[in-house]
Order: sequence, then C-alpha cells, then structure tokens
Amino acid sequence: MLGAVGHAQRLRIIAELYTSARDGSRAHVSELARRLGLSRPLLYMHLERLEAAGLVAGHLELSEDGKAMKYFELMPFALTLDAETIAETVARDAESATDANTKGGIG
Amino acid sequence: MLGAVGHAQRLRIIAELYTSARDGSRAHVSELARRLGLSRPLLYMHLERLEAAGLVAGHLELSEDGKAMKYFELMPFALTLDAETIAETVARDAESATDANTKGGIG
DNA sequence: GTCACCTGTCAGTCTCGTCTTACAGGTGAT
DNA sequence: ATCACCTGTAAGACGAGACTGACAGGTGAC
Repeated sequence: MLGAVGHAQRLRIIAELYTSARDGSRAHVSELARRLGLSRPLLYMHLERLEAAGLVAGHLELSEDGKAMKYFELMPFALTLDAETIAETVARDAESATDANTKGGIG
Repeated sequence: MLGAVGHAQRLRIIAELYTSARDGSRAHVSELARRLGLSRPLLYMHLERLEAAGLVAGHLELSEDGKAMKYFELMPFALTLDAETIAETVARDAESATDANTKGGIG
C-alpha cells in the first residue's frame, strides 16, 4: 500500500478527490483527468493501483441523459508511519511468507 | 519521502535497523548486507535514499583494530498518513512550486 | 606476500512502472 | 451521418530505478 502512495501523481489524485468531496461535488474519470492534466488511460492505471490498495472506490453510474459515468470516491484511511510499525509489519510479512512455504511448499 | 518508504527492501532495512537498535547492537554496512541478503552496492543505494529522506544517518568509525566501519542508525520519525494530510501537503507543494516560478523565473 | 576483513564508487544490465497513442463500443443532439 | 460526450482496454515507447560485477584503496593476521 505504501507503494501506492509512493508516487506524486497518485498523491495529487488523492488530494483532488479529497477537496472535491469537501466541496460536496464529485468528478468522473474524464473530468478528473482534465483537472489533473493527465491522460485518461494514465489516470485509469493510477486509479486501479489506488483501488487495489483500498484507498479509493469507483462505481459506474448512469447520468440523466443515459451516459455512463464512472465516479470515484475516497475511502477513509489513516495509518501511522514510524519505525516500530514498519518493523512489526515486516516481521509479520516474513512470518506469513514462511508459513506459505512451510504449509503449501512444492517439495 | 514517501517515495523512500515505498519499497519493500527499504522497509526491510528500516526493520532490521530498528530491531538491531532494540537489541542494543549496531551493524555496519557489510554485516547488514549479509543479514538482509543484499549486495553491498545495492544496500548503499538504498541507504543513500533513506539518508536523503532523513530516515537514517550513517557515520564512519574506526574499530579497535583500525578498520574503518560505517555504522547506520535509525532516526526517530513518525507521520500520520491520511487523506487530509496528503491534501494539505500537495497544496503546499503546489504553492511553493508556483512561488519558485514567480520569484526565480529565468525570464 | 597472501588472506580475510572493511569502505567506496562506477559502468553496465535488466526489469518495472510510467505514459502516449490508438482502438472499439455506447449515448444523445444536430 | 456526424459530432460531442463518456467508458474501457491493448500495444508500444520511454525512462527511472533496482540490481550485479568489477574495480581501487586501506587494515591486521599468518
């Protein structure tokens, strides 16, 4: 997930979604792309990454005139980033990786 | 800085430095590389990045037998990562970028 | 001298992620 | 039919970053 946040464009996307939600307005993908100055395919890719990390959620809606519009909204998230937390997370990941090897090993 | 943390190997390095410090022991670069299973040049690169982000600090010492040893220690850091913080940071960055263009422009 | 340690850096490779271009499909308005 | 919107995906260019191997230099022990 830190990988998802570790990129300037993605931070800009989060910021834009945040301020939009703050204004009470929503933006579909194309509109968002125009505001951020990104191409749509590129924005799609970033949104996929953010969605995979659970930071945003998108759903397709039909507007009044019948056009399909995909709206994205920000998911509430908060995590504290310090050395201790990182150490715990890494240790946990190492354990589960070992488990996977132990239990479901090929040999 | 999120860029520095947004990589698995770097998280492992931080975790290793943290647990080492917790044990009261220190590790020089070569020792660290062996523990993590990384080549020294690679570890150097990651440590540079972490040092540039202010997460670690390294200093060269002379051991009893006169050998040069470079020790790295973890700097205390903690940051809360949520949408609001990100939005503020992005806004601030955009401002300072505009300032830079306004003030120090070439033309 | 040779070996086992250490630091520090450079040149090159190779993978991954970013980003653009282009396509295919759907709707309503003119 | 043509235009202006929208979604969604695939192919390829491109560059940054990760990673390896080799090198130069220093120390103490045998």
